[in-house]
Amino acid sequence: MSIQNRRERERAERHQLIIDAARDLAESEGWDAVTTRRLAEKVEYSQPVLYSHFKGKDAIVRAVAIQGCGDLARELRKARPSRGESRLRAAAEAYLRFARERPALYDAMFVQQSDIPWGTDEVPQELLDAFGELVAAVEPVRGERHLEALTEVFWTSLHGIATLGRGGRLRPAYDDTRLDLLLGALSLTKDEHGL
Amino acid sequence: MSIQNRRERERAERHQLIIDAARDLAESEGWDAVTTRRLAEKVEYSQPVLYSHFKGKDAIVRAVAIQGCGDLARELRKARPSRGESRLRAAAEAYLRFARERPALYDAMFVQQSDIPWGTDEVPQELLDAFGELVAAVEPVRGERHLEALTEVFWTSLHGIATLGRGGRLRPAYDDTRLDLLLGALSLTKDEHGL
DNA sequence: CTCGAAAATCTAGCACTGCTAGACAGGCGA
DNA sequence: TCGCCTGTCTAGCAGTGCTAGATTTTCGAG
Repeated sequence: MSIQNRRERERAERHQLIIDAARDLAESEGWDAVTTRRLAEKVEYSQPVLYSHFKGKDAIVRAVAIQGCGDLARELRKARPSRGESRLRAAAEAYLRFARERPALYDAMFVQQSDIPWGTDEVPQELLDAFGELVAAVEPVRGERHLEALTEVFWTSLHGIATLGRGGRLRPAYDDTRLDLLLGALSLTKDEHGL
Repeated sequence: MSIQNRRERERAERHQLIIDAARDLAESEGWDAVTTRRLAEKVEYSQPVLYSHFKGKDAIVRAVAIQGCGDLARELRKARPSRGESRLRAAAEAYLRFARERPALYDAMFVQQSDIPWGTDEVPQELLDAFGELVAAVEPVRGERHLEALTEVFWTSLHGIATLGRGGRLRPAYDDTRLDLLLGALSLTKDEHGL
């Protein structure tokens, strides 16, 4: 029984080892460098071992993506506004920083379309956590507006800035102005406040 | 001289034939189906012919993307607001329709990072045209705000909705509300109008 | 301690990818 | 008609994700 447990524990450790290795490789050399051969070499096992843990390469990327959602949720949670800064702005800056500093991870999460069950079905808890943080940041400026839909607007805008910004499709000179405009637009003006 | 011209003309036609074939294949079966072999078969030439026109597969995708920008510009140009509809809304709906109906083309343009020189360098005219249409749509609600930066906010928001929406990362039930909220936020409230 | 079944792992290979060197063809001017 | 040059093709390379079958390791029964 105990040895059975040890087996399972070792197996779980190796499972995580593979995910970590894939993420490290992707973050240091890009997803193109994450081949099953290089990954196998990195974890010091042969390729078929990878397939005993994951159905295929896609499944590995998916696992990395889901854990990445957890990372993002943590970053957002610990992003508290400094004096005079709105919570919305603190969240926006934390989100954009995450996307900027961990582009490969961000890609796996939100750019590459891997059929993670985001739909009603069985959304990973990590993503719900991250979205929940965004909801909390939006809530103060909500007014009478639909909270979740408004959060989706916030999220999609940040996502658009993050993905178009990288690759130089946006003018870096406008980075600050652009974010100011977005936050200003999403925030209610005074007369709408009690509406 | 004339036969030289004919040669060049035939070559240009074949150039376009390759681009069209790549786009058609991508739009009907996805970019994964666009292999150099299948593409060569479709244009009824051998693979090396492709490489005499384009430096590599990436260059072909890039050509498709640039022409796609032209298509988008045209769609936006002919999107005129119906009675009582704002120009901003007409543009937003046209943009989202384009992204929804031609996902593969949209991917080549704005999702896959292909080092198209968007940066100051030598941005393709087609993209400038498309952006110009967005600028024109934003102008009426500009107020005192920075026009180009505001247009970038508009664009990034639409892009975020388009890319996250596909793949089911957003709740389809909120589609209308979400767009309403975005347009409402970007539009000026009355008291800001003359500011 | 030894054996044999079962579990775990590896080797070697498939079909595919983007890409290219070298063989081959056709039309052109001399 | 010849030789050249441009254009095209055949065949192949190194790499990909993935897997069948051989091989090793593990571990309890005798």
